[in-house]
Amino acid sequence: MSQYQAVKGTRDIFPEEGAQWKHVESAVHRMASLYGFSEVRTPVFEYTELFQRGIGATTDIVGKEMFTFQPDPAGRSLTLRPEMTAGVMRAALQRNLLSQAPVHKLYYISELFRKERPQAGRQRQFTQFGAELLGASSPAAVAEVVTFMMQVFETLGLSGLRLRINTLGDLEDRARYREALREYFRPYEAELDDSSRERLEKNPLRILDSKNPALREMIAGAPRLFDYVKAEGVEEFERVLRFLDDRGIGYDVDHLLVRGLDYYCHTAFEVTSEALGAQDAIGGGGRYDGLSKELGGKEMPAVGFAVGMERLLIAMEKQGLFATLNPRGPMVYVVVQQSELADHGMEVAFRLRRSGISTEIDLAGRSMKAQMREANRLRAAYALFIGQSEFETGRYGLKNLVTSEQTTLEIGAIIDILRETSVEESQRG
RNA sequence: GUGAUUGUAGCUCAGUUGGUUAGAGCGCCAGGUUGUGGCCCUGGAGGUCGGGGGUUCGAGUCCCCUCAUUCACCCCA
Repeated sequence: MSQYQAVKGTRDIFPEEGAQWKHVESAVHRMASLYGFSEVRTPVFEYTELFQRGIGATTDIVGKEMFTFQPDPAGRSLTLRPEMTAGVMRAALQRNLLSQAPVHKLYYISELFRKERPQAGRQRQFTQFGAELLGASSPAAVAEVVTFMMQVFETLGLSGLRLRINTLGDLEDRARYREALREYFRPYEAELDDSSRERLEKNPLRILDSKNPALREMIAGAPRLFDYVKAEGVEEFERVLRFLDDRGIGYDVDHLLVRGLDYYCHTAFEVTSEALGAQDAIGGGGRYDGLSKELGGKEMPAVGFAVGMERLLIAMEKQGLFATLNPRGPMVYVVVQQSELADHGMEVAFRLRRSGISTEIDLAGRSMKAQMREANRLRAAYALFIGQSEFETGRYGLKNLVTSEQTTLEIGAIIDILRETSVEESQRG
């Protein structure tokens, strides 16, 4: 083992797995363009206050999971982004996007950083793809975002998903509900676990999604957030549900679903996969109408979601969705008989490549047998032989490595054959 | 941050109550075929047994410390 290894919670992706990433990423890009979302890229780090403001100072992310550093002792504190929404919102406000057009639909595939203890489906550097719809958060806007997300899962062939959805009401609703919850739980204070007791003051809503079975009964008897949401909020929520019904998207209304980030309001949702372990949330999101103002901007309705790429990949692997993902080898492998012919081999290889034919050639001066083994390992479709006589006559041996048939042809004819095969292969997908 | 788990070859793993030069399969390299892959046969390279300390005549095996891994809690994607 080498002296150095990847930092805790980070990992390397080698070509085999890289093909899986590419497959998923291209599905995301394709779906984004179908739904009219454009890609946005923001810096990997931001001023620390942005996250403290945006995500909320009492959240776990800000409280204990951020990679924060200060490059200049006299300068400002910086933080590796632990999520994307705050940064995207900052960028939108900085550019004054909404003065250019009232609605913007953005998406991203980006790396994030959280200083948590790694476990299955959780790393310190991880990747999310997500969308932020800025300037609207109507039921139609919510449905647009949820549908986009669910359709990505669908095209990838993922099954065993569960979409849970809830409404958190507006700030006022939640303030009233928070008080009601405190009143409800206070008599039980002694029976609560440590973290729940702490939340009682800070953020009692989070007691609701505690996994502690001992609290289950107590939580079941708690007042419902839904009952504190104003009539218009309820009506909007019902319209969201109707939109989903119309699209044939199944969901469960879960009155206990409370998202961990402070900026969510009204509709919130989460998707879990039965193919995952304890960390089974594969995606989540909701409305965050208040975030813009929190960051010093104007009122701006907004709704978005984020999906964990690593978790998505794990779930897909578990369900065998990569089984058919065979990497295609080069069209042709140029084999030279002896090292004196290597230069000529390179010349032929470059000519083939210029003609649009994927070509490989030995760069290590290995024996012919080794070259052939390599061609086979790479799954090259053809081998092109260059020996002394071929060099002299300009007619090369072309061997089909699947059928083992071999012919002798001039380079022009070879290019024609290989090009035709390339076209057929790309049409097959 | 807490708990548990596991560290032996590139990978997956054997290694008996501590006892010779630490093994297998796969992979890799070479030869069998001095101009031709896959299958087969033969050979080869590759290991500070995670690291440090201790017990012992002797430690991959026992003890302590440490680092790392994995899973779970918390929370999230």
